[in-house]
Amino acid sequence: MQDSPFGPSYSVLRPVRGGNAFEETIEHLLQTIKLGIFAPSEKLPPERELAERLGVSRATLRDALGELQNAGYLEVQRGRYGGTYVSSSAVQRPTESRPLERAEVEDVLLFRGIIEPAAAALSAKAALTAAARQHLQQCLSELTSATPETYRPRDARFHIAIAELSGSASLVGAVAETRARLNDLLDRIPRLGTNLEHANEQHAEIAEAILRGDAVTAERVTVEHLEGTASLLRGFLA
Amino acid sequence: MQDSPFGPSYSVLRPVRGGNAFEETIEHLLQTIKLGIFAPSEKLPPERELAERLGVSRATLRDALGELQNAGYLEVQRGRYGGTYVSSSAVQRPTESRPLERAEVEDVLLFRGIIEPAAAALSAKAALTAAARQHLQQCLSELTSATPETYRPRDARFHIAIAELSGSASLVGAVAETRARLNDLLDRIPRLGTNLEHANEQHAEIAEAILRGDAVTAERVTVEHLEGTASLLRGFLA
DNA sequence: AGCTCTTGGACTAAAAACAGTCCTTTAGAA
DNA sequence: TTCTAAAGGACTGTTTTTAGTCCAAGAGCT
Repeated sequence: MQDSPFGPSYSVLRPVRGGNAFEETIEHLLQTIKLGIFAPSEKLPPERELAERLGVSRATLRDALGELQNAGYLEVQRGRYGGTYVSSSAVQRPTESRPLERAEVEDVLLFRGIIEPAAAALSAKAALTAAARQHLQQCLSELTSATPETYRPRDARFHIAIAELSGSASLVGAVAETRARLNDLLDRIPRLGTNLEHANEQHAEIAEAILRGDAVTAERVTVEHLEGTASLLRGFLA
Repeated sequence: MQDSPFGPSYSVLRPVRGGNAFEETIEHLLQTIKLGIFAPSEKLPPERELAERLGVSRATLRDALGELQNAGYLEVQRGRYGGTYVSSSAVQRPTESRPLERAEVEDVLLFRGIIEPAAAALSAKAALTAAARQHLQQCLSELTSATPETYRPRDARFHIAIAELSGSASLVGAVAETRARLNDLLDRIPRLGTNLEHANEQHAEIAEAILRGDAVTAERVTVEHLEGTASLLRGFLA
């Protein structure tokens, strides 16, 4: 959409990869931490397994882990039953202050506005196993009891959990990726006192709707829920 | 969603990259050709520019181009005003016959069922420039006059054009990628006599709805339109 | 105390990918 | 005809990434 607006659709001629393996690995790990996929004090898989999962050599993975370690995100214990742990100390945001770009903000909000409500509706329609139901409820209760510090990763985890219930791998990937981009944007604006109570009411309502198979409500409340973050971000575009 | 269904959300611990740069570049170029982004006899950007766009070194790009060249997809002319051209001879599908996997099929259809209708609705709501309107109409007329051989790439091009109108880069990327996955699936089933007339009616209806700003109709017809391909593919799942 | 097994730590040689430079071709302009 | 500039073609040296191997730590078991 940028330079030569139409014609040979240049929007598809984008970079095939996001950077070198080292950078991508750091980025990816940082995302999983910030998204709360691995909660503080939780242990990461062993290096050999993690390297294989990420499709990267162990040497490269170790470079990335080392970087994250001396940036304070990870702690390492050697020996049997040792491993790499997510730092329990609150991960301090380095107050990144690149300015918000309108196009980037709108793109993220728009895409999110499509896939998250769809994920909620689909999950409500899906046949949920007992384990799935329990997983959702656990994510919800962890989120409900979150403090302003722990809120964001648990929020991400909850919304990703919803996508997981839908049973679509693509959807999970899209939601997780979009959340990560959203978090990057949120990192660039001052932290305001979010209305946690209101958000939690909506979260509960969404979870209930999904569990009782009410797709319409699940979708509607999700849309409403997203509007909060959307107007917050748009407010800083000025 | 695969091994350890929930808990530390392993769905996000996926490979950070799809393969080595060489393979990814081939894959990507092949997609743009199969999607009809570059129509037969059309000229690709010069190697230096293309390499930069794809975020890959010229050496790697050239390896990939060479491979595609002696696979018959590309033709090269040296000298000033020369360049790399998409073979005008119909690209013969090598009749790939890996079997369809139910999970893959359902995942693609489901994700597509989310983003394409959303793209149509958004485009209908968007303020379209004259160039944008014309681009859509041109893609439509090219599609309408397509033969069974040229139908699929033009179809992809039309649907990607719709995503482009929405103005969201993420959406364009998602639609293009999903179309490519869909084409891979379609390559694995025998070509049937598609009901081109019916599809073309729907295409025209979608385009009209978008141009007159009727989001509801654009979305509804898109959903109906997708059902054709969906049931075709599902029919081969046995 | 000693053993054992899982895990992080360190090194090497080979392969992949890169940036940079120069050569060759060739249509059109001078 | 000659020159020029834009394109593909080819080579070189460097950096990144990899696979593979071995070492070191250390919790828990015998």
